[in-house]
Parts: sequence; structure tokens; C-alpha cells
Amino acid sequence: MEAKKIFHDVFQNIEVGIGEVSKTVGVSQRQLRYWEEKGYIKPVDDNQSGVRRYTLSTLYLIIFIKTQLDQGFTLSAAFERSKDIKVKSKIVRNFFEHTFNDVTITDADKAYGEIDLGELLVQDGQKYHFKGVVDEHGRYLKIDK
DNA sequence: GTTCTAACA
DNA sequence: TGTTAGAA
Repeated sequence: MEAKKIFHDVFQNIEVGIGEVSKTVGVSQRQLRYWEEKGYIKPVDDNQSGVRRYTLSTLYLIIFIKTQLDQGFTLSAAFERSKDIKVKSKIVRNFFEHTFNDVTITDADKAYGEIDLGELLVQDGQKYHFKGVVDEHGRYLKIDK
């Protein structure tokens, strides 16, 4: 089986109970049930037990909402932001999966490097390489011949 | 001991 | 949202 699919299956099958989520994330069980009632989060539906279990992706959503709440946003605003982030993440992931060919490490300890974003063909027939650079100056774009 | 629903401070 | 009661 393809590694990507295995990861997806494993990721999707990891579940956590409401007690553990509550203790770990710092959100009360009451809140979790309320958020569910509001339609913001959804426990895995297959069990007949009536006991709530959350997938990892739901856990991440819960953590995101909690973080937004701590920063002063309302619950509904936090949820709207989560939808926004979800779409943006998907776009960014898609872009990078299909564009960067290689990452060159320039400093492993500081996590500095150059991301080759692909070739750029200009009118004069010259080929350039578009690079995303992360170093002591921050992050910026660079064009190499 | 944990989780659930419902109700009330 | 917190808390509590009574049941699973």
C-alpha cells in the first residue's frame, strides 16, 4: 500500500475520548458537547454506545478553536477562522506539492535552507530558478540563473 | 472510574 | 459555561 494512504488511514483511525481531550487541551467536556450541539465539531459517528470519540483532525480543530478563544475571539469567529485556515492550508499544500523540486539545507541547526520553486522561462530564452530562501535575513524570494 | 443527558446556579 | 444529579 502506498505510504501516503497508509498514513491517511492511520491518521483517520486514531481516536481520543472526551475526557482525554478535555484534560489535554484544556477545554471542558461541557464546552465540547456545546460545540457539537452548535455544529462546530463532530464525534465519530459509527459507535452505538453514545460515548463520544474524536478523530485526530477533530482534535486539531478543537485545539485551533481553543487557541482562538484564548486570543479573544468568539466561538463563532473561531470556527469561521478554522474554515478559512482549512481552505488556505489546502491551497498551500497543493501549491508546494506540485511546484518545489528540492530543498537545500544551508544550516541544519538553524533550519535555514533554499526551496527550489521551479524554473522560470523569460522572453530572452534564459532559464531562471525561482527560489524561496530562509536564512538569517528572514524569508524571501530569489531568482538564480 | 468515566461519560451521558438534563436542568439550574 | 460551570456544576450537579442520577443513570448507563
